[in-house]
Amino acid sequence: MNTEHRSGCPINLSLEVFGDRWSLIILRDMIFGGRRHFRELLNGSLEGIASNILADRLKRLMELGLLTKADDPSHKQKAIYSLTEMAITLVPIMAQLGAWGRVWLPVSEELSIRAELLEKGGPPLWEQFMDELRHEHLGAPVKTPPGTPTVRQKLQAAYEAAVARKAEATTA
Amino acid sequence: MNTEHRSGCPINLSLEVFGDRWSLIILRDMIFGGRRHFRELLNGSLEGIASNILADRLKRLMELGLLTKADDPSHKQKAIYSLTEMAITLVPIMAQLGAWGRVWLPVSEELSIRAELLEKGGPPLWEQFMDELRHEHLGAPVKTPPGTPTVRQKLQAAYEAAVARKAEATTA
DNA sequence: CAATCTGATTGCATTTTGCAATCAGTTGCA
DNA sequence: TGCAACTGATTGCAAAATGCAATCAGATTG
Repeated sequence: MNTEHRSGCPINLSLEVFGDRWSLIILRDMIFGGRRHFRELLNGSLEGIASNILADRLKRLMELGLLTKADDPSHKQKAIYSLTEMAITLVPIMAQLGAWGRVWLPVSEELSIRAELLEKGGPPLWEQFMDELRHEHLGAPVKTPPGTPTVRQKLQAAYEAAVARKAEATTA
Repeated sequence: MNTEHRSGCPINLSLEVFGDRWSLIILRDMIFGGRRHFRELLNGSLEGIASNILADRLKRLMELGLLTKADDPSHKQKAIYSLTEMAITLVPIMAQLGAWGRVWLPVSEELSIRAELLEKGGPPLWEQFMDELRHEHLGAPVKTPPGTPTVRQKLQAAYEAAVARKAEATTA
């Protein structure tokens, strides 16, 4: 791991981690999209990342301690990528970035509904979501009562409802 | 302004604005360092930005609507850069970024004291700071009672105290 | 009137990026 | 058994971004 830094400023160091056009996109797809495999990240990406860039960034994120990689028992060549606690605690940053983008940038209705929900839920919802991610990626015990819909399920349902609304509006 | 976007996702669009190694550094120096002139940003930057990159990013940030430029009455060649409301509302993102970096990255004591204060102050302190920035950059009326120390003064005082502590520790 | 300061711009070598093509090993299916 | 499809990548190459040094012209200072 490269230990040369431009300065010890926290914002600068954070920028040295995310100051590119792809790293956060990959983490977004893992956190909100639940993607764990190379192909899922490659083909599922709305923005169309190239495979060499994806490979490079996955490697880099592992070196930085944001991801870990493990063999998938179902397929000898398949690897499963997991978020570390370091990556899971990015949820508040993602939420703030989404909230800011929703206000100031030309976001699309369907894609911003999740950001809106996350913003309205505030820190308590973020915490619940992070707990779910700790369960999925780190094997931590679930803290919510069984039967409770997960945050990701709620975000996904809201997204699908928005897509359905849009489809109805255009066909009607 | 380029209107081609990779997707309408708020996180992606935010990344299209800040997804580089310098834009947020410049905004950080303007927000927390109070810098308003080209030379201040060029020479005051800890990270050592090159003048052509600075010129390019200032132009880009103006096109994106994060900065405005005006003549400085004191010097016919001097330009004063001002933050727009769009840029001022980045304060919560900066605070979260600083908080995350403080936990996970090799930050230096002196440079992270401000992030710590901002984190501890939470949203109320962020709001006060944003009001001060609106006053400085947009000419909005001050909301705090006269005589109250400004947030930037408090951050600066804490920074200088940390530097002094460090100097004492090394000379003692 | 010379030195310095202002906000840049230019040229150039190096590095990073993005795209297309390709790779070898694994699996599913006929 | 054989072959196509799928796995996580790697390679070559052109284009773009970056960083550095030098330079610029106008404004101000001494």
